[in-house]
Amino acid sequence: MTKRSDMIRERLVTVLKRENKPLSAYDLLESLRPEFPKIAPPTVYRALAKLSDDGAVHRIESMNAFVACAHSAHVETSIMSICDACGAVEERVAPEIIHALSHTARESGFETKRHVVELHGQCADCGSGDGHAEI
Amino acid sequence: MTKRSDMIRERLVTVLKRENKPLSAYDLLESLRPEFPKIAPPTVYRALAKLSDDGAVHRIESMNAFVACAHSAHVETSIMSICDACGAVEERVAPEIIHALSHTARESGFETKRHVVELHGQCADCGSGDGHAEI
DNA sequence: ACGTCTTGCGTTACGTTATAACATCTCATA
DNA sequence: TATGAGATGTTATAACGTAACGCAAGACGT
Repeated sequence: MTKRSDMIRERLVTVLKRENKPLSAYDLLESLRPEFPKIAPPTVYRALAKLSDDGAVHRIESMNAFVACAHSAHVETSIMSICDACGAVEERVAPEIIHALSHTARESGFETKRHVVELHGQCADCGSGDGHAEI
Repeated sequence: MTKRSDMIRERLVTVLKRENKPLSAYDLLESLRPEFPKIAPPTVYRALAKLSDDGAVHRIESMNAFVACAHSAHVETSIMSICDACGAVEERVAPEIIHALSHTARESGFETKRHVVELHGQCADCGSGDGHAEI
């Protein structure tokens, strides 16, 4: 039936993929306004929650922002490397490190349900050139 | 000279240590109001920024909240285990895992400056008893 | 078909988190 | 004392997030 909410989710992913950097819920709200003039925050947050559940987008906790999943949607934890100079995010999976985290926590009886692993620094492009973004 | 800002920082650490769980900047603001009736958000945020720089408190990015450093203040990255049932936070250091994270990022030329590593789940107390907090 | 129940979605309104910008104070130094 | 730099206080507002309510569309028994 192609509901409005389906279109909104689709649009969100499109925008996130095109921008390829973290966008806040309100950035996304604005980017959808031309197509959906009356859209309100809860609609965007609900769409993001579903996409996030499905693994199609990931939330960057340390930025209160969202990125498109760089792989096909998945549920394993990603390690996010965020370039503070140019904003680019690289998403990697390294199951053995995630496992090591769970393991070390379990030593004190802690059962991990969700991992948040975010690295801030400088990407190859920004680092090599001496600290400035150079697109 | 014991400036007001020194007293505020001291008080913040005291409150955080006493509560031993993540508190938002506004929770902290309220807890300081009896002693500092006219205190405003920027004052609290500035105090927290300094304490955070000094390693005396840590910010939990995934909760927008702050905890006292469980060790003596330090600068190495901690791994924070946050019990979603009772709110308790356990702070561990595991330099080899942090190093592995930096290392894996460096493989694509990313130079890590700051690590955010937060685990959500259930602590030993809440897990053993079958999923509910039991203080 | 008719009621009515549930579920999802839109919308309003508000709560929470964070900071920009400017005012004022304090202290060092001449 | 004058003055300038840096720290702190204050006002105002921006940015992020959600509770709660209401309506509409499909599901289901009769």
